[in-house]
Amino acid sequence: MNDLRIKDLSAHVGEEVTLLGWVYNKRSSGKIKFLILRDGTGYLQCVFFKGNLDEATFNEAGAVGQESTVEVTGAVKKEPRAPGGYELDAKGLKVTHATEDYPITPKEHGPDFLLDKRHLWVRSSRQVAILKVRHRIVKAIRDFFDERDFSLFDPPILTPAACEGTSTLFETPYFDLGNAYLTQSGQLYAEAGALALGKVYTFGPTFRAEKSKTRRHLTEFWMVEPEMAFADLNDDMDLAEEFLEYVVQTVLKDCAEELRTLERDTAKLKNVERPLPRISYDEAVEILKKKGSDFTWGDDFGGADETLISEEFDKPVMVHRYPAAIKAFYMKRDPENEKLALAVDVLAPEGYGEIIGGSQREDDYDTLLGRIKEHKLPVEAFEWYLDLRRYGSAPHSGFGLGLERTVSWICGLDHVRETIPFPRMIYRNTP
RNA sequence: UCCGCGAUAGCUCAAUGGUAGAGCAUUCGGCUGUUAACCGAAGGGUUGUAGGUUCGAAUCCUACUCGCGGAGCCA
Repeated sequence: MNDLRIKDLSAHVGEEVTLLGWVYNKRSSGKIKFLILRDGTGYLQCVFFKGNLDEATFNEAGAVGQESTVEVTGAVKKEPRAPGGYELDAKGLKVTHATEDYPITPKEHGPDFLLDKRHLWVRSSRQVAILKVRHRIVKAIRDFFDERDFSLFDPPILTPAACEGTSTLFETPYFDLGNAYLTQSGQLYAEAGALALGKVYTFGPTFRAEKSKTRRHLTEFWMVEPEMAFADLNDDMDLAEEFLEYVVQTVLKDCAEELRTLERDTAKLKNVERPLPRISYDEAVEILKKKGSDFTWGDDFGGADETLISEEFDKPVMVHRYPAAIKAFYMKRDPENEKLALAVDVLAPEGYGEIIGGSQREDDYDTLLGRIKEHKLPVEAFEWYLDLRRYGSAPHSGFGLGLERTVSWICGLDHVRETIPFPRMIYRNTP
């Protein structure tokens, strides 16, 4: 195996090297041919001069098709005219797999065509950049929690019933036990983890069978959900803002090249530093009214409302204390106003909408039992969850962050479908 | 489920009732520094499906299929 990669070439100027990769694009001009090689770590312009080569090699450099697999040998040169600043003065070319008629040409394509060819689309430079940013975000998320004594606590993906009782779930037969459902959230299980290990986080795929057809929705998406014992809503918000700052600043530091490829305006990301603004639901409603919206108190914010609110700030904004009626049954009520839930949503700037939803959880047994009954949920299915309030109950809080929405925001994309290798949407489950 | 928009060459699109076109891709030719290179030529079509109106339909009408955006729901 040849371990030399394009990203490391700056340390090999003047040396003759052999690189393995694929033909990304090529251009020719009479007695000189340019072949752009990609290997997953970068792009390298390989120059074939007719005078320096035997005729067969020169002709082959012109004939080789896009995405052919090749070995190129030549001397590394610093060259300001080349993309990336370095190029290869090619001496030899070995085509190990000749590709013809590669469907994704270096011109515009529509999203439907590209999604049909998603297994090939992931080779293009934009997609490579997005998926590298995704990887870095995932690592930053893990590092953040690992460094703060959170333990990874994996919840089940097959569950016996709806976690929150509202969403439509994917259903699958489960032996003699009736039906199982694909999880829509690991949170309830994370609460069990927090009361066992103190601080935990779940990180895995979740599923929603809602027929949502928007640029912010997938049916299968990844979510990270930290949960802390002995933490109230303020502690939860402290964690959320430190977390967002860490993730965004880490990506800015480590993914500058990728963000440049994506032409992301990073000025707006640099603002993501503590403290993040905290406003109450009431204050958010005031903002909407001031801007001429006919929003009525008690409703949940729609996508357009979220954009109006977030426009008031140059960084993510935390909106807390929502009407309890529009929030989940497990959220603790505000002791100062029983109509409000101790919930917080974080709205990303630039119209990216809700990226975090969290709350302090109801920790009183009788109150929680009452809520389950009010919501007409099957009490027996929640007996284990009620046990967490029977035995060693404690104030606890947490939140969930949607990975794809976060990647979409940080990369400045117009649709979450590009943030995951193989997106699952209401009318698409292939390739 | 509801509302709006769309489907024409491999891809992106033009052609508003009168001979179906361009750019890219492919093939061939030209060019010694290209940056989605450029210049010239060639091949490439049951206009999503089914029916209707008309002398004549890509174009007008009806139904269906598929896709896109949004609402609801949510991350």
